[in-house]
Amino acid sequence: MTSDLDLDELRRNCGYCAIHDFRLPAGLSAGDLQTLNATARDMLPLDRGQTLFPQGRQFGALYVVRAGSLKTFVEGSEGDVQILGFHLPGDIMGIGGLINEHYPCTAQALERTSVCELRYAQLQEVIANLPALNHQLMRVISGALVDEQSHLVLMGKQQAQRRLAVFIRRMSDRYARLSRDPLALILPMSREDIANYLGLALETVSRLFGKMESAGVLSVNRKSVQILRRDLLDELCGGDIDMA
Amino acid sequence: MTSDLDLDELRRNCGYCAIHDFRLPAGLSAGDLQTLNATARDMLPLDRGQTLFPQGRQFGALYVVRAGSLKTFVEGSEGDVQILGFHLPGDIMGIGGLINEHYPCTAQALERTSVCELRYAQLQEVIANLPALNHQLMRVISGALVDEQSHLVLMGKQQAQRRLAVFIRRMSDRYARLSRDPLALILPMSREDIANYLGLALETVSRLFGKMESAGVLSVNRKSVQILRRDLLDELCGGDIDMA
DNA sequence: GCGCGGTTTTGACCGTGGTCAAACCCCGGC
DNA sequence: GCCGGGGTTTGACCACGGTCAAAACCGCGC
Repeated sequence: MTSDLDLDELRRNCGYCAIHDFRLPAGLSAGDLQTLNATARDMLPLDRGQTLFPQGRQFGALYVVRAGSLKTFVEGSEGDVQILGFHLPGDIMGIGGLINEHYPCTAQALERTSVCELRYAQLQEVIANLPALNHQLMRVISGALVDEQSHLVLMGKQQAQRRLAVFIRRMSDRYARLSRDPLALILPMSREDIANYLGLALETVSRLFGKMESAGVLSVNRKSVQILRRDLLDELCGGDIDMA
Repeated sequence: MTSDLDLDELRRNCGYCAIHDFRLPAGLSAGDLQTLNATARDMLPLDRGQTLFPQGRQFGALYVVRAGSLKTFVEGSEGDVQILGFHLPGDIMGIGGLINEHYPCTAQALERTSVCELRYAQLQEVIANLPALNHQLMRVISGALVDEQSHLVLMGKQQAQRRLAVFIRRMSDRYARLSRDPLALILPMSREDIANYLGLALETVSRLFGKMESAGVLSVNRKSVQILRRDLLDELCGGDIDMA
């Protein structure tokens, strides 16, 4: 029923995205994939700065990043912003909206970005007949939770330098999983975004980049970050527990 | 089939716990409840300091707090600890273990505590036949994620005083949901735990309690915290976005 | 090429909250 | 009752990183 060609086709759509980057242990059949794919819908690409969904909007769908990147953040009543995370291809977004029917944060593109949409109503129907997919979705959500917790540990009492070092190492690891060069990062977010995400001032981030550069760990040029000495970087990260 | 008496019985077991404190919108029938209840298993009560599950142990079950309280924390290789959360009756624990088959954190009782256990293998079977329960479980996990995010916002760039104020307000809200007096808190955790959880030094927490007491907001005596002026407390919390 | 705006870097200063240390208090055990 | 010890409070000092300000850099449009 499913030829090699069909599978190839699947590999280029969101169904495959989801499978691949949900970090699923290959629990789904080709047929499952097709069913999942039928519920996925491509969307118009977003330009830099455009929002995928704003904080407070009625929940309706999950999204999977196909290309590009986004940030999610919450905005306080006093206009203060806290960035919650950065999202690369394969990441799933919008899970927080499940709990009370509204997205708890805004998702905004950091560059030209395309995503595909999984209408939740449809997804529910599909899931009801596919226990494997159901379990995998659960795992993905659990993974998101654990990622948040890792970040929390970082924000707890870690030194500024360690925060940045861990941030870079995690980005490197994520790039590796995407088959990008893990030693030549092109960071899509601004210094201000990084600083906010890490709970630091942007000047501090800038200074630390400088410091790590003169220490020979990195070579930094605006958005481009080369990791020259992974061993030293690991040292700066210290006994960081990475739960993911 | 299900008399009033039976329902009363259910109200005293974990099935009801879960329903009630999962913040579910009454999507489950009495029959569903009974099925769920059949998978739940009471455990021996834990004494203060005993661990429910240690970081790294093979994942096998979710747990619902029935009475008492616990903390969850991760331990770094250098012996450093970060507390992730405090868990009161009705809270579900162990979700993080789904992603990679191991609990990512330790859960330890803060006082004499009883929980009940939902073996995940059994739960999965039950879920497969109960879409409503499945959806609710998803919502619970989503809620846990959003709670983590709220905490992240707090740890981001908020002043020490605001952190403590928000912490107390959240505890008050949780007590209210448990039908406890929301203005007379008995906190089961130590100052050190609070400080660690909030990313502060325990001396700072102690000082802030003192400060809020002389400001007439609270009356503090060891583990007992009375909220005297909820309006002032709210003021200290500022434009805190509570996503839950 | 030139000039403008946004981002990043660098510098000087300062404040919040951390660290170290001692006193204190409460509760339990003997 | 008395003593002992963990948890908590209070005090003095200090450092990390934040804030304010200005300069430098870079990309982009005209």
